[in-house]
Amino acid sequence: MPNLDAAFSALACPTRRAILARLALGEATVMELVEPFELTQPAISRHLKVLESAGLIIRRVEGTKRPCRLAPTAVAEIDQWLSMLRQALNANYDRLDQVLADMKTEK
Amino acid sequence: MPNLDAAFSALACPTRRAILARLALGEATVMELVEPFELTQPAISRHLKVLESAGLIIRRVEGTKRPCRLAPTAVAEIDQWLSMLRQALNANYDRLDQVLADMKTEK
DNA sequence: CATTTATATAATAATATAGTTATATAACAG
DNA sequence: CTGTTATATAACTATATTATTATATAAATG
Repeated sequence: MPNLDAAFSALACPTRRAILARLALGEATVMELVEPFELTQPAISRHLKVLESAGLIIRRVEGTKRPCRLAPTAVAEIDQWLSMLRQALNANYDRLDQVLADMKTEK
Repeated sequence: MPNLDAAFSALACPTRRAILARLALGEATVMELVEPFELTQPAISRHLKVLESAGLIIRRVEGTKRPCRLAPTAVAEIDQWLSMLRQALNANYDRLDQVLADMKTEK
């Protein structure tokens, strides 16, 4: 069972979304992720911890480095939840279509 | 330009996700949304305000009632951002496929 | 008009979040 | 072994979030 609280909460922060966008280009170490931001290394380390415990990234150990990459499953789990809303919205849209169709035939 | 911070932040709260799930079944008034929760009416009103300003719900005025429903666009905007991650993950997966294929032909 | 119903807002308290600096740890380089 | 590099953790501060109670407002009802 995924932790949607943690996943959505992690995605709510623009810094963390930027980190994920960077990782979409490929693996990166902590210092590589610190570099583009005006934040200290401990701040980024905390963001990475949040992303990791939300299941959004995974980390390897490579000597003293901890390269991060996107985790494969979390996005799918988020999508799965959102699909419920998508369905409801599509259903409403279809209903609206029907209403408009009915209005046409009434004329 | 959508406010992804607000949207993801709104979705991070299980109460608010439950409200959205309820609204997926159809429009509901504030008191109807209060009923299933062990929370006070002001608490739910605040959650609704958060959902509204994140663009996830819209409200009508109907006498003294304020029926809420799902907003049509926000989910699409979230999906759009997530698709970036999805693509990256699929690319990695394809690459892994390629690696596995290469390992096979090497034998 | 007085009362009730539906909702919103304000004041407040408890907790969570995000940043900082300082420091610890562990691998690496010489 | 010593100094340096990569990262993590602790202590602390500022701000945001979430809940509560009390109260305001505006429509509905008798």
